[in-house]
Amino acid sequence: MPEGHTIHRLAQDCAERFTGRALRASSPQGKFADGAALLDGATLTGTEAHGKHLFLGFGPLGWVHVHLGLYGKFGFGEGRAPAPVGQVRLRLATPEAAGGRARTAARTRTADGAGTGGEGAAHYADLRGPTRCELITEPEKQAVHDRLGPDPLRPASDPEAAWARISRSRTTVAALLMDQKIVAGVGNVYRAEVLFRLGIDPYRTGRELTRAEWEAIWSDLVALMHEGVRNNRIDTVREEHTPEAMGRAPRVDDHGGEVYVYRRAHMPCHLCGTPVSTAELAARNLFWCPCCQRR
DNA sequence: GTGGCATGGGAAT
DNA sequence: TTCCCCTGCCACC
Repeated sequence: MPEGHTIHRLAQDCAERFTGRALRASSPQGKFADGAALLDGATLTGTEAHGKHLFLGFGPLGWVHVHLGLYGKFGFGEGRAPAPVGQVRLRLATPEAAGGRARTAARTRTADGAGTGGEGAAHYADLRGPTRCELITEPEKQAVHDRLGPDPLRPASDPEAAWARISRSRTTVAALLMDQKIVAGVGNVYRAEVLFRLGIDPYRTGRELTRAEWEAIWSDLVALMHEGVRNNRIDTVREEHTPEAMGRAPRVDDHGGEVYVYRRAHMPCHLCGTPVSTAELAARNLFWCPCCQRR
């Protein structure tokens, strides 16, 4: 669910299905009715993700800015779209899925571009429960980028910008990693797991971290989060620590991925057997192994 | 059926 | 810091 990898995957999935196609847009419950009316018939020109923010580009109409928050979901379907179930803030559909042609040719803003999803393929996507779904201008989009830190999933990201702030901070590294102004896209799972993987005590302050430790955190995040986009879930356990390799029972819960400490409070650490610790930090639950994370 | 909890974040205090 | 948004899943009536 929604840490940065989810959003980057959504940007890819939307682009594959919808780029270059004139789409039907609707807001069945009316919470985004004005925006959907403007978008109906427009062509998706591109998608982008920065941290947990998703941007769907519609040429001169601007961008749909989506933030899933804690509950939001983007669900895809193929074929003829059924009547929406529950609260659907925004539905995007190809004409084939919507059961009709795009409203007017005049709203089709790009002349080139058949979608990679294949001309005529029927796809739809339902957005429910987002914290944010709004139509914004290019400058407004830029303002969102400006208040976000470097994102391990964006190729042009500069980890130096994060280090400049971290290395001066008296805040704990656990809190710094969750601060989207400092690093964009890391959520509660990745923060707990990356600190475990590097053996770093989550209560160390930013200024106590060495540059080498920060570089290790960043490169581990880049690798873990790319893996997350690829698999569409968070797996952080190294090959030698998988259930198969260690002969332990696989994890069963709603996330699916294998992790070291996230939501494993009081359970034995996979590496040393010490009960995993938990504490509330900045209104979120932190998990760590007090034995393995002493650096 | 009910209540608690969750990978987030912004506004209010 | 606390509240609120408002979805889905689970444990526990």
